[in-house]
Amino acid sequence: MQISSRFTLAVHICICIDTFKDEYKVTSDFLSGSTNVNPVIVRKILGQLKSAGLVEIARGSGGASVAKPLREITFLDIYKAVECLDKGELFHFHENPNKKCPVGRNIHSVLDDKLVRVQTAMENELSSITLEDIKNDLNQKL
Amino acid sequence: MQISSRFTLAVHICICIDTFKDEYKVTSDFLSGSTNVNPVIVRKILGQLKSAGLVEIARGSGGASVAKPLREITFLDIYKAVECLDKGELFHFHENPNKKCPVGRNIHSVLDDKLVRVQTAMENELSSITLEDIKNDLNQKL
DNA sequence: TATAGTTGTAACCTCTTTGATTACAACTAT
DNA sequence: ATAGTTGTAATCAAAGAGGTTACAACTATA
Repeated sequence: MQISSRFTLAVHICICIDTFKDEYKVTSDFLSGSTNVNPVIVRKILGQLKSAGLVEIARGSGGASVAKPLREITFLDIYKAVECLDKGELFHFHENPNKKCPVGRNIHSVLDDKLVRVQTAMENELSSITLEDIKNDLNQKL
Repeated sequence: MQISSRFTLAVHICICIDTFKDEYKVTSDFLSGSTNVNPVIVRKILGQLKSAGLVEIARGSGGASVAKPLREITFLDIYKAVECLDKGELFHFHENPNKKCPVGRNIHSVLDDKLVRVQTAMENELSSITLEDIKNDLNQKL
């Protein structure tokens, strides 16, 4: 299964908030316009980003802002904020290997550290990329 | 979304086939017993592993065998055999960013190389682990 | 203070994927 | 000829992704 589009969406949202912070009040409707994603979905993502301390949201008057310098927000921060992994694990293990079988009895403990290695490799790369990198690359294009 | 249990299941299956190759005819029913997964699902996974050239299956008489030395089969081989990723991409991009918005117009091209970096980091780690590693660790436990 | 624009959230919908299950034709060693 | 297997289709339930409508709660401001 692919990683859900909530991730790229969340990055898009953060970059948008920062890019237009001086020109517009960046509301869920505004972000819905840029992303072409339903405003309720945008608000859900914003809520998750807020819970992770990455953005701030003004109730009532409306509008979102980024909560820290872009260089301090990594892809991993965003990934963990919006991607719901069961127990934080990237790999879903088949539930009930047969304990009466020598392979079934041990497969979980034998595989676990390898799966962690793979997940860690991915998360390390995610944490090496910041929103500032994205903003810089975007500015190049503009 | 987590990576489906088909992956750990496929690894379990391969290790089982190799472990019991001299003692039993390893059929989908046998593997179903060790994994606690429905035999039709096992046959489906076996079919994917066969298409990838990782196992051989005897029609009629029944029984599966591993098609090459364990050290030549990596986690990446198995991952690619059983995990169905749209266009082989780990990340699902939100479909229609607004082209009239400077962010929406460029977000895809700005993010793409970063997403590839993450996917590559993960695949590199997957390709560094072989079924022989697993077999060795399992033998330690037995 | 009344209002208008927002946010937060619940409820419901559709689509897709996963995994289970039943059923059965095709195959092959014996 | 038979018994045990494989390959595959059809159907099912459960879960997750996204979309959509609706509305109460909130707050800046007129």
